[in-house]
Amino acid sequence: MVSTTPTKVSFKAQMLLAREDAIIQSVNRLLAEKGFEAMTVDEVAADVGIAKASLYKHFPSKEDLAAAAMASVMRRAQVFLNDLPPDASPIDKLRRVVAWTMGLKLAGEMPSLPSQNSSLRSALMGHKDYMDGLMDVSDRLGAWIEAAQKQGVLNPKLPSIAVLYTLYARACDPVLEFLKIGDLYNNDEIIALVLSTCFEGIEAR
Amino acid sequence: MVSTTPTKVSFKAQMLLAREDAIIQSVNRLLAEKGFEAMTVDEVAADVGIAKASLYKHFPSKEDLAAAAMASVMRRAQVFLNDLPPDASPIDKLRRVVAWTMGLKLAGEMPSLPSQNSSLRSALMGHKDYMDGLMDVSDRLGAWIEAAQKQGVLNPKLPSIAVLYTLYARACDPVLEFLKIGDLYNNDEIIALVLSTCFEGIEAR
DNA sequence: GTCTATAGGAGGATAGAC
DNA sequence: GTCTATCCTCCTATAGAC
Repeated sequence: MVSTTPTKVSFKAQMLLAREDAIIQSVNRLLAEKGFEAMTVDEVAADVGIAKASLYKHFPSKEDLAAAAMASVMRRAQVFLNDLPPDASPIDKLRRVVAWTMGLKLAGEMPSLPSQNSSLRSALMGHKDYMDGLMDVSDRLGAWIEAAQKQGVLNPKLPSIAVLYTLYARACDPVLEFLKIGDLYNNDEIIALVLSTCFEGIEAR
Repeated sequence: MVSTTPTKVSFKAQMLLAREDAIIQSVNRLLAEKGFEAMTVDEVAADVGIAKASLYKHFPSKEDLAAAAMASVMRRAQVFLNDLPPDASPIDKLRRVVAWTMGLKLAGEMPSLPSQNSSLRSALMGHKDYMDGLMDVSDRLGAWIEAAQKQGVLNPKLPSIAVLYTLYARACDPVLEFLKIGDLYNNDEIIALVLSTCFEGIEAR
């Protein structure tokens, strides 16, 4: 009997995590589809297949749901950064990361949050996992940006922070969905187009 | 008595238009500040200084309020296009237009609408003034884009529609507000920075 | 921790007097 | 056309039984 107790606890804990993962996955998809305001907690509960009150046992508020989804995306980003080929050049890594985020967005897996909502902002800022991930990702991207600028392949006159923001903004670029609606290009072509306008600009070279 | 009637009618009509202009101005500002979902009709009424029921005599729904605000911005854009120096080159005109829209955004006069909301979309599509303005502006920008591509100063490999979307997207670029929050650059510097990344890209030239 | 049922409140829209 | 007062729907969050 001594051995069964920890096994049962571990099993229960695993089920719990699995359920929370399912919740986060639903939130992620709904956030990408409809945005934060339009997504309702009832929808999330229905999508996961549990009662709304049960949701609130796992996450104390709608804002926390969104923050957990963002933290999840941030973890995926960290994994992606880790898996980049170490011998790739800094600018090549940057291009791959941006292409990856645009792929997520086009696949409907990139949650889109309003940057104005204050209760949401504080929930995000108070979420340690998310903030740690954001800082880590920003540091690594920032290092590549400055390295690429020193190499002279990225415009050294641009403040690195402006470049970082520009890259982040591709994750919520409305151009992606507009081109997708137009139905003239497939996802890979759209990504190539926006990647080109981002890195090379729209002026001729 | 024959002459007084039309005078009174004209006066009343003028007051009506003035009030509707005031409403649209408030809506414009609130949309820029908080976005469509967070803006409440009560707020608009309070800001204008009239009762909410009176608002609904002028505009049948919240969506129509937003559509009227967008139509107003579109008219301003048409005026701006008309006032551009006729001897400027196409690409120069494009740069000036984009800089103007970013200035509006930084000044808090560019309404930001969620591109997903369906009831809002149909209200916009059903608003003749707005749609006519949008088509006119798109046609003129599109002509300049293709002229600049023929001149070889804009990348001819990019589909002109993708360039058009890219320019439109600068009106709601989150990079603008992030740089503004950072407080390291003034509005003119921010506009110059984003204009540079947009036209020349982030890669070195 | 899961459920059903409901509190509590915000917000879009309208009734009806003037 | 303007007001006050109100309706009614939707949504976040919680109570309380199991």
